[in-house]
Amino acid sequence: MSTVSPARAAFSSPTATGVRSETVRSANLATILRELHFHGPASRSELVARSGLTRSAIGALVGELVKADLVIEQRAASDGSPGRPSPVAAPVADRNVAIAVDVAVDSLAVGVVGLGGVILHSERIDRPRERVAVDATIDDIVAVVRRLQRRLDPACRVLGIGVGVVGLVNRTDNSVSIAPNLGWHDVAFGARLQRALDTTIEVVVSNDADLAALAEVRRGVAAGQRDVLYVWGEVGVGGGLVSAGEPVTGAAGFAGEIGHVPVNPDGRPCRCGSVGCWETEIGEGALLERSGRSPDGGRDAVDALLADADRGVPLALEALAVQARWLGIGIAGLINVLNPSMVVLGGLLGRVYPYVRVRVDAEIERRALESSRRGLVVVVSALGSDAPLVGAAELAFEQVLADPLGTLRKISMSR
Amino acid sequence: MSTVSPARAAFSSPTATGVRSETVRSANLATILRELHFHGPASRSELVARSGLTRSAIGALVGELVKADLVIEQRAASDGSPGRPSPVAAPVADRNVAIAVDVAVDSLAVGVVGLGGVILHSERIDRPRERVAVDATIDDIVAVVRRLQRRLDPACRVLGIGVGVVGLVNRTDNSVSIAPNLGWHDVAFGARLQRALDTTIEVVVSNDADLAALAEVRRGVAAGQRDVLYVWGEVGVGGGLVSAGEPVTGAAGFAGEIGHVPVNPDGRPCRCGSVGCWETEIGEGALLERSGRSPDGGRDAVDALLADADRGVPLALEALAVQARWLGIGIAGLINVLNPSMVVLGGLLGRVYPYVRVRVDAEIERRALESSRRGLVVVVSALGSDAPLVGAAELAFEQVLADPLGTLRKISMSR
DNA sequence: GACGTTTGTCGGCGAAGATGACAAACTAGG
DNA sequence: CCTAGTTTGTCATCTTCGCCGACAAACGTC
Repeated sequence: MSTVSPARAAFSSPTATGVRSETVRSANLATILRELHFHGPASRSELVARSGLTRSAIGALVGELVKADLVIEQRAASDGSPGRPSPVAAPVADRNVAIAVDVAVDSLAVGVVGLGGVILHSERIDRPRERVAVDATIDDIVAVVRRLQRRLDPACRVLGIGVGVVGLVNRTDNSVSIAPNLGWHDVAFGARLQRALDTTIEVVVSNDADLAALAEVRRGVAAGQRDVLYVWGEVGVGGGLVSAGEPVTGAAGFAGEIGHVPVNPDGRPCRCGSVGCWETEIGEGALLERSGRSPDGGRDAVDALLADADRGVPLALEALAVQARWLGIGIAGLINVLNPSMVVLGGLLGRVYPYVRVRVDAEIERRALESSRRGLVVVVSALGSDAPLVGAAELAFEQVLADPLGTLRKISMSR
Repeated sequence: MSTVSPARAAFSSPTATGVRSETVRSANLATILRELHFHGPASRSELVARSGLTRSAIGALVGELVKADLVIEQRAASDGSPGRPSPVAAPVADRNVAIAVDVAVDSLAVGVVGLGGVILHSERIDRPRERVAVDATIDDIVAVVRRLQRRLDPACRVLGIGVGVVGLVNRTDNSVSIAPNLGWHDVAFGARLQRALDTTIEVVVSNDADLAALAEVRRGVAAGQRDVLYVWGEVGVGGGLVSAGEPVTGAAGFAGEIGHVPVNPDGRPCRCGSVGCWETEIGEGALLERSGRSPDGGRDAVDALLADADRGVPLALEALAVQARWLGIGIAGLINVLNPSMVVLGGLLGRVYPYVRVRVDAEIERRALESSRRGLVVVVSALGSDAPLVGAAELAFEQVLADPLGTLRKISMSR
């Protein structure tokens, strides 16, 4: 540093990026492919209207995508309106796929997702809690991937690999910092899985709640919403934030750990080392304990509790009411911080919400600023347990959608 | 709606925007102007290096900006290195300005800020708390603006008008939803000020804490940081969030109301109607009360308290310690939610922090996840009370910086 | 003062979208 | 069944804008 003059130092930091003319083509190809991926098949004339480009430009662009086998054009079904029918362009789902992986607490899912977001094949395997060593996990994933790959079209290309993990994931290097439920600590998961799969495609890793949020925004209940708070809770509580349509990742990708917001500073100790974290009040354990059950009862115990609630058993109703209060308190705080237009509840919280809707809403009304909650909708997750898988695929497709031909070239080169 | 066929309905929603060739020029002009605005004067060759464009392209682009009188080229001072010296391009600050307004609790500031971010002229007037009616405020602003305008170059153009207000501001229509400290409720402030100033330029309004955060990120301690949590506290507590370099506004612009996160559900009632909001624990009133003073003591009482602390008076130290604990608790929660790389403390909190640094940091260490706080820095605001003004100017410049020539055309047309 | 280096300038080139004319493919009405 | 009207794909030509390469200008060094 000392030998570099200040003027030179400024040189070394290319802050802004100019637009060259080749960027234009790439951007427009990306625009069209994204349009088809997110909003489904569209006729050329629809693409003209949505993009603002001319018929000739759209024609050339779609043609290029067709030549690259990313898009296929079909004869339009005449819809009754006058004029020459416009051929419909659709993403080629079965020859352009992403491999999506979801490493959950006690199960593991792998999906092959086609361009456009269709799950072509998927397989979820339950795993005994003991078998969560990193190597064993990677072996399991590779085995399932190979099995699914055999069912694919030989001409099928894998455009990306995305993984969701229950734990804190460092997005800068695709490593898992801590996954308490798996017992992992500082694992270079992305790199290791990539080596095990023997591929040159980067394996992108993210937190599973973040991916579930992404999935709900792209293809679930929150489709079209630009500012969303996704709250996912089972044993632990995680969250995904979306602001202005983009996921909020934070500096290193750890944003969204809303389960550890202090809501009750003199409450119970949390496994994270703090006290009174939100998840100590609304996690599965707290709910079960309040209903007089063992906090480790798991899914069966929750089922029993909800069955009790259906029958009107007072203790069960009481436990749900307390849960609801804390749920509302936490959501209200996050509404004030983020001013979302929609709150999506997933996992256990999604199951509980219908029972305690009134109470949760009341707490939100009391504690969230009137302006911030105006127009707000609280809904239950639509994609359920598939959400992280769908989100992982979206993450994996990101690169192709940003630069279709460039990414394709890179993939074919590295074969 | 009923007469519109589904196919037509799809037409009416232009979701994606294509890039036309004229967009390229506009984007590149914007890139250069932003570079000069944010990072100061730069030689052409520096611009070449940073943008990745060629010498000829930069030459034409800078030339166009010079012709538009947005940029001026000066002979380079030869810096000792061999080769032909490159002329230095600089933003023309004194003929391209934004008018920035800060409507604070008991004062009102107006600034004329030149392109590049220099405050050319500014005036802050203290206002008795009684005189906060909307019309009176607008009259005051107009008077100061006219006074400052007389000192400007006759050729000077006003490129934007930005206003920061202590209160909840709806960014979609530049209206103030609620400003408890001013007694305002649903005021179309932007539109009314625009009419009073008799201008066709849109008056952009935002929350003052959001603007202070923007200012710190663009020109203060957080320059270069991409994920920042700004916490501003006096009587109330507000905040500004920046994620991936962009301000987080939320659905309607109300994001960042971190003063009303519930941290102590069984605590004191808050003026917002809730109980145990963060600001009831770390606001000025709570601090003064804990030190045995009247909560309404204001700035003088705070000065006295800090003087006591300097002398080691136990009651003062105790009050600060309690404040520090709650400050740390709240910050820790927000760190878990947002994973910022920097936390900036402004206002009273910035004054208090040096006294209680250890305690606040300890609480953060205890309650924020290790991963999320790794590499985190907590600092005190650099711009002080000027921050909202600087931020308002940045907001006002946004439009010109996004499309220089287009905006200029629009402004000159509307004369 | 000659030489090497860096940079501005200018003419020509190529990529990509716009324009406009024309043909193709559909509906509606007689 | 045929014609008019409408919408859309295609193609040749034009325009914009950045790139490339050659050359000249302005600096430091020996």
